[in-house]
Amino acid sequence: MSQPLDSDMFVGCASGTPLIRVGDKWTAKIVVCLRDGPRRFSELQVPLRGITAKVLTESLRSMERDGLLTRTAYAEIPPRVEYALTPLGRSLLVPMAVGCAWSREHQPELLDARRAYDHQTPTG
Amino acid sequence: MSQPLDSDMFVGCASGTPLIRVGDKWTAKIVVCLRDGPRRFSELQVPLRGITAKVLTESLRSMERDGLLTRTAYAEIPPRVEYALTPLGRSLLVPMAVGCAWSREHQPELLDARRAYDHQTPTG
DNA sequence: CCGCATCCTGTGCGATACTG
DNA sequence: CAGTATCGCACAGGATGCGG
Repeated sequence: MSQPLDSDMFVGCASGTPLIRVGDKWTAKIVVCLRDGPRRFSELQVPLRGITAKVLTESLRSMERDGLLTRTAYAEIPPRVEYALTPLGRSLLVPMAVGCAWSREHQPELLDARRAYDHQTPTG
Repeated sequence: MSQPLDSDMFVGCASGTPLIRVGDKWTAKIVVCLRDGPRRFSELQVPLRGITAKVLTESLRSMERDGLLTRTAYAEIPPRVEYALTPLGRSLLVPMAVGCAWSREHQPELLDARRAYDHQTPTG
């Protein structure tokens, strides 16, 4: 172990663009919201507490562009738009579940470490 | 399927604070760099192309605070500081590997979708 | 109901210069 | 070598108002 680190080790790495943009604030949650079937714009705003229409629109457009979901607009009065996961978007649930499992399992440990670190009396 | 979405569904969710801060630009890469053993500050700067001392310091401090790594300073001339993963930090490699696997497997699909989306002639 | 336009703010990140 | 201090930008995302 402990060979010198390769200066190119992250050059082509997929996380150059950070993990395909699942690391942002909303993408993962939107995937979860669509897990059980198509949802309307205003339906998504409910669990995504406090998200503004602008930001939700941006997130949905970006995910549509990446093939994670489809957007279907119905020419009705009042208008209705539905968003649904594609198979690609649905496949994201797998790595997300693993991440959540890690989080559930280790969060107490992490919080303890954080408390211990913050309680070091600086001039002890 | 398609029960109404619960407005509280993300309230206690671990990703309220975004997945314990692995979604940022550097944390995951630092974990990878430390996988094979302790590393010095300047060693880490090599593969982390272009990271400034300030940002690397901030990242390492934050990870130390969260119990992901340990910092050991040796009172020598010239100074030497080594960073090493804790078991908690090492455990992050598992979900990270799953995420990378997803990325490797689906990135072409995602890129195709993106190209298709971008090539829609707006005024067809 | 859906979503775009405009404006504004917080902050992650980078550049540069300096210290023990 | 391993940081700290200061400055500044870019960009995600929030507030508000208007349009189809």
